[in-house]
This record gives sequence, structure tokens and C-alpha cells, in this order.
Amino acid sequence: MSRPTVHDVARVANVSLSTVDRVLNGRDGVRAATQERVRAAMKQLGYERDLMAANLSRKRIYKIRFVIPDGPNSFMRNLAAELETQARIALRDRTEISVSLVPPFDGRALGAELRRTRETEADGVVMVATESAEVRQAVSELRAAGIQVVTLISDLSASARGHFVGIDNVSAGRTAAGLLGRFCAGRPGRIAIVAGSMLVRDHVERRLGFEQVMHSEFPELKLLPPIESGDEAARVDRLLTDQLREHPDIIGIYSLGGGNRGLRDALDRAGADPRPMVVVHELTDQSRVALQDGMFDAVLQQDIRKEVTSALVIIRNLIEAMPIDAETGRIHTEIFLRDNLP
Amino acid sequence: MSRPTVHDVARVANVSLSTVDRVLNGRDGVRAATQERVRAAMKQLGYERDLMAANLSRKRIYKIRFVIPDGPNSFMRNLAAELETQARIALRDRTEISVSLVPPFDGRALGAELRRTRETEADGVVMVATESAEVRQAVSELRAAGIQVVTLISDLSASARGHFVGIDNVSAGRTAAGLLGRFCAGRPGRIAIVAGSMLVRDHVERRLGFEQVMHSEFPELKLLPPIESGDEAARVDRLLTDQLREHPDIIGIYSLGGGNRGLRDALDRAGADPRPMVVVHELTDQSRVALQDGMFDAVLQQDIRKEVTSALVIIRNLIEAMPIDAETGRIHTEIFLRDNLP
DNA sequence: ATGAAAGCGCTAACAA
DNA sequence: TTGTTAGCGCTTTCAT
Repeated sequence: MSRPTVHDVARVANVSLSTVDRVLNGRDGVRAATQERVRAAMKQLGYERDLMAANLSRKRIYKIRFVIPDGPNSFMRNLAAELETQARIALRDRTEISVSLVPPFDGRALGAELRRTRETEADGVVMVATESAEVRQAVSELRAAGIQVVTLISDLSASARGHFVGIDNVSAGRTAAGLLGRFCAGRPGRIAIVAGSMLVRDHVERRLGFEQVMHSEFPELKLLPPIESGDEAARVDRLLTDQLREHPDIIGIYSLGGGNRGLRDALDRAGADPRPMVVVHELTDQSRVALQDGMFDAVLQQDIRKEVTSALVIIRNLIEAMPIDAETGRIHTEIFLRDNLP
Repeated sequence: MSRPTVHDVARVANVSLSTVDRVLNGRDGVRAATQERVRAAMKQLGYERDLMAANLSRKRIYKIRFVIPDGPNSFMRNLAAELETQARIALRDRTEISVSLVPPFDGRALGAELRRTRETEADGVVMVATESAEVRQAVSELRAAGIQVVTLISDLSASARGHFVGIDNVSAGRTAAGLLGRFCAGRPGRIAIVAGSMLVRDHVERRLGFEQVMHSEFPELKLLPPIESGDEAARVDRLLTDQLREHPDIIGIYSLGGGNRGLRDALDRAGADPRPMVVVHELTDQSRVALQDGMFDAVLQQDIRKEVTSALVIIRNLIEAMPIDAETGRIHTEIFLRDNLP
């Protein structure tokens, strides 16, 4: 037998199609008693609404707005590119994607942009959050206006966002330590840490996780205080070059932010032998080449495509008030070595 | 403006709906000239068929049959469980999944089962292949009967299968070597290899990749000949215990097949200190616990869920003669440490 | 508060 | 070879 339809439900409940529809979509104008009958019929038949037919009928088009930082690093540029690709594909699912770029690490700008999206009649907003009161406020307003909000990559604490899609950055840091610690085991020495900025939440979390594991499991490795590069390659190069000169016993480097190009340059310049073991974040053209060269040992990554598609699934479910599979938003930290590059 | 529909195309091309439909679906009975007009209209309008509406209309239900080995290891049991889950979900996409189990490593049995599926009026078959002439033959027959075939996890060389979904096992072996080699660097010693059977193709490929990298990049580590366990925990335990006793200088172990429970038992019994570094395949309850205990260092994995959903997407595209994104079938080898467990 | 009927974009008989 | 028409399962006016 094929799946039961609204017709079946209507027949069993002894009501018309419209009434079934009203119950189905939680519209009012149905007596409680009737509602019960309809619901009973649905349960009895195991009715499950056909979303495709529903969307076909109502000509529903989900309008989703992505608000992402206009960062200097190739990671964010990859995100933008991925969004362009997904925009094409999403059309088949009746989803219209628009993108707006905002200055990075700027809560005020992000908040303002979020307010502006209310005029675009979007059904939902997906954003890479920056921690800030303005942003939290703007999110509340969106929610109040019936616009769903999903945070991507970087979450917004204590906010009204409906869901977060991204990796667990503390565990990413721990993972980096697990790798680097094992890579360096047996050879006492120092570990350098290169971060973008300690004002950014994911970087803080990665550092936290990294230090947790380093201290508890590889106490013979001494951690240097993190270099803050603002994710700019040139600064990474300069600061790290200095540090390598000052500490010839650096045997491992963890770069938890952007600017990996500068990392390569610094290592090239230093030309140590054996070179330090290196673990970095985000698979970009730069880090891929460095992995193949043997200059980097491991790259931690979050699958941007998966993040985008998960965010779309989740925000559509949010919009439709459908249950959300917790698994969907949980992106795990992937590890790439030279030989399992995708 | 909203997307153009068949009506628009019909109007512009000055034909009826049916004619547009015929062209759209490559049915014959349309003059070449008319076809051209219709195609021109489609191009002009940028028409793209609405698959949901199409499926709604034709009440199309994709019947997909999965043929998988009834193996003794938890990996295959996980596969079966995942299929059960996906069966439920796939219904929403008008896809009906059925599963049939066959004896593992038995080409004859698999071939026979494939022949039998022709009677189930399936639209497509997804199978974990075993290399064998019977199987290749059966695949050809299915294709001839218009039934699409996709191989999953283990490919079938020189066959008519429409697509393969799974990881690159040579590169998985190389990846294992990259990890284990770095983990053991600096401490000369021996590496033990535990395999299921050298008659199985993915195991052979993993071993190949592993030895490639070990020889070229970590020549100071000596490889022992592989233990063949038939993926049975008890045999892994016994054989490995012997080997550990015979070679007290084993500092690393690569297990490329099943039976990881036996591996744990053997290590427990040996109780070496420091214990050898261990890299295994497939995230199961066993290997997960061992990772958390700190008994295993890394687990290589193929995402079964992703493999199943990719296989579904691909076989549906095959059935609909739609273009296939090469990326979809390429599953990459994931690496798990204790801290990035999903 | 409930129902009848007309679509949504596409397909599939059946006619012409 | 081409066209007409009646659905697919659901939503949405507009009546009642």
C-alpha cells in the first residue's frame, strides 16, 4: 500500500480536506473535538505529510540570507564561493539564497546588517556570529519578527538563535594537541602557537583545548605564549621568524587561525633541520601545498560544504517548525594528512 | 519572476504540453523540427524541470535494493543498521529501500542474488562487491535490463557498474603509515600489521599503501609480515600475542581489517610499557572505547552514512539519466583521535 | 466552523 | 505526430 494522503485522513475523520489542512498546519477555526478526530485519524493511518506536494502547492520559496564576514583569509573566501555554488543547487529545493558581507570582528556592523535583513523579507538568516550585545539584540528582534536565525562556524552565546552549525572548537584544539604531542614525543622542546586574535571566540576555544591536552598529556613540551597575527600572513611571517630565532628549540607549531602563507614563509626562512612538526587549521590552497611539500604535517578542517547544507536543512526545518535532528548541526573536526587529502 | 514552467515552454514553442513533456523526457513521436523548437524555447527561457512536481505527478517511487555481505564484523552490522535508518528517511524522497544479505567473500552467492533482484522490479541495485566473474556477468545483465548498479565500499573492476561509492584504500593505507610513522619516529623498532585476509581487495590495497609510505619515508621502522586473522577477534588475539612475545621491539601496530576486540585483548595481555602506538580501521564500539582508554591512538574511518546517502543520490541520478557530480561518490578517509570523536 | 473547487508543475492516458 | 484532459497530494480562496 502507498502512503496515506490528506484524502484518507479526511475520509476516516469524516471531515473535508480543508479541515484536515487546517489541523495539519495549526491554523485555527476548527473545534477542539474535530481537531481531535483529525489527529486521531492521522495517527491511526500513520499519516505523514508530503512536503514536496505541499511546497508545490503553496509555491513556497524559502528565502535565506547568509551574513558572513568579509575576511582577508581564504577560508571566508571559500565560504563565499561555496555559497554561490549552493545557491544554484538550492533552487531545486525552492530555496533562494542571498549573501551579504560585513566587516569581520565588528559586532556593530553585523548587528546593523541583521536589522537591515528584515526588509529583505527573508524567511531565515544564517550568520557567522561575532560576540556582541548589538548582535544578540538584533537576533532577538529577528526572532520576534518570525525570522529564523542560525549561527554558522562561530556561535553566539546566550542568544535567541535557533541553532548552531559548526565544529566544537575546544575539541579541535584538543585534537591538535593529540597529534602534535604524539608527533613530538620523546624529543623535549618548545611548542609555538600562532593565533589570529584572542578576541575571537573560536580561537580562544581552540587554544584552551590545545593547552588542556598539552599540559596533561605532554608536560615535557613547553608552550610558548601565542603569537597574535590578526590572520595576516605578513605578520605571521614576521612574528614567527622572530620567535624561531629566539627559541631554536621549537620542535612543534600549532597555528589555529589564518595566514598560513606567512607560516610557510617563516619556516622557509628559518630552514631548521629537522624542521618543526606543524599542525594548522583549514584546508586552503596554501595549506594543501604545504602538506604535499611535507612542510605541514596535519591540517584540521571543518567541511564548509557540509556546514552550508546542514545550515540550510536546519533553517528550513526551523521555518517549517519541523523537528531537528541534533546530529545534523554537529560538524566534526576532520584531520588531513598528505595522503588523505580530498 | 518565478521559474518558467512547461506551460511557458509550450507557449513559446507553440506546441502542447504533451509535446514539451515528450521532448523533456526523451520520448519519441516528435518531429525533429518540433523538438528543436521546444529545445530552443527551453534554452531561451532557462527552463529547468521541477523534479518534485514531476515525481508527484508520476507517483514515481524509486525502488533500490542493497545487497551487502552478512559479515561477522560490526562494520557490516553498522551498515545494515544505517540502511534501516535511511530506509525511513528515504521514503520522503519517494525511495523504497530493501536489503538483502549474502555470504561474505562469495562471488557465486552474490552473483546469484543479483540475478534474483531482477524479479524484485528494483530500479537500482547498490552492492558491496566481491571480485568475481559471476558478479561481473550479473552486473552486465542488470544493466542490460535497465537496472542501474552502484558499488559501495568495495568496487568491482572492469565491470558495467554505473558508479563506485567509497574510499580510496591505497591512500587509506598511506595515511595510516603517515600517522604511525610520525608517532613512532625517533624510536627504532618493528611494526606489526594485522589484516583480515589478503584475498580481500581493500585489505590488499591498504597494505600496499601502508608499505609504500613506510618504506620510503620511515625506513628505520621494520615491517613484520601481516597477520591474517579472517577478521576474527579470537585469531587476532592469539596470533598477535605470539608475535608480541616473539618481537618485544614492536613499537607500532597497524590493523587494517576487523577483529579489533582481539587486538585489545592481546595488548592487555602483553602489557608492554610504553605500549605500542596503534592505528586501526573503522570506528566501532570497540575501537571507540580503546581510543578513549588511550589504548588505540588513531582510527581511520569511512563515513557509512555518507556512503549510503551518496549511493542513493547517485543511483537516483543514474536512474533519471541526470548528470552525476563526481565529488559525490568520493568518500574520504577520516581520521579520529580520542578528541575529535563524533 | 466547515466544505467545495480550483490550482501548483508535471505526467499519462486517450483522442484526434 | 500532436493535443486534450484528468490527476498526483497539498493549499487556498471563497462559499456556506
